[in-house]
Amino acid sequence: MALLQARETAMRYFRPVLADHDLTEQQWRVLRALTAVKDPLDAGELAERTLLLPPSLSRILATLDERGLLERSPDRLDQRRTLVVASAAGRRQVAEIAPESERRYSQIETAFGTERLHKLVDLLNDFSEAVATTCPD
Amino acid sequence: MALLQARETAMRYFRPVLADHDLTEQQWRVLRALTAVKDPLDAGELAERTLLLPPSLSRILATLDERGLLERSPDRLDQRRTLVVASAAGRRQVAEIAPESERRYSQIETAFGTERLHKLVDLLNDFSEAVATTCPD
DNA sequence: CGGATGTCAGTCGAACTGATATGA
DNA sequence: CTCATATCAGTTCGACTGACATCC
Repeated sequence: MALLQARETAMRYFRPVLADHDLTEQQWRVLRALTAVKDPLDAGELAERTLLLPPSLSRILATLDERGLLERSPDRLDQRRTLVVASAAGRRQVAEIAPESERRYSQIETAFGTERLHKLVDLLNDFSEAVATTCPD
Repeated sequence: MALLQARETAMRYFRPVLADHDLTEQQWRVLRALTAVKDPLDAGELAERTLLLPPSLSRILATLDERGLLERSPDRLDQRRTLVVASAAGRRQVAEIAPESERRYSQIETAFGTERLHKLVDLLNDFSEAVATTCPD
């Protein structure tokens, strides 16, 4: 419940920014993951980084593709794979949102404390790893 | 992302237990909230404690009511309010799941460390409060 | 061949908006 | 009258399962 509460409280703060640009949380996660790297990502890698199930990602990629925010192409070396890359419009979209997003992140950081925020993130990452290793899929 | 990852990892560990009893996360949160108290809760209070929006809660209450896991009745003093209480079957259901749920929680606690887990929960609660006060609804 | 990869089809539950009945 | 409370109606979206085509 503490995890849920924290995330819910934080997202209540960010969601309006995304809504202004007609993006859902999940779509935003995909665009962020894509613009964070220069090289294309295959769908599997993208699914892991965005914590989305492959079928869910597939649908999201289809809609973002229709909106021209990314491009998909088959991998030449391994043709089972689909490579995904953010389009110019996609990067523009992210660039447009990022400042406001980072501004709000900074506000949270200031209110909660830089030190404690880093401590929290570290604990969260350790927690995820501990649980994942304890409970293999 | 760290928050999401942590919660996702943890829930991956608990969801199978709930699935065995045909309960979703949200339904489980409602049942837990109800069985945690002796007196009935009104729908609004319940929505806050379970972090569910009132319309979502309404539907969940309807299905849990149909399954006989809880009972709804109008508040006599304020007839706008609906009071909700877990039925005997509902409490039985929770009692059936709780041991396994607590067993897995203990496993996580052991793997991650009791000390650190408490520290994490404290930080999360502080975080929620800090963000909530920084960003009024 | 066996195994991996992405996608499709389809179902289900919850988020969310807007409207509404009822009562304080 | 107003405000609050709960619910309804309806839409949208992602989670999830199972199947499948494709390719290594």
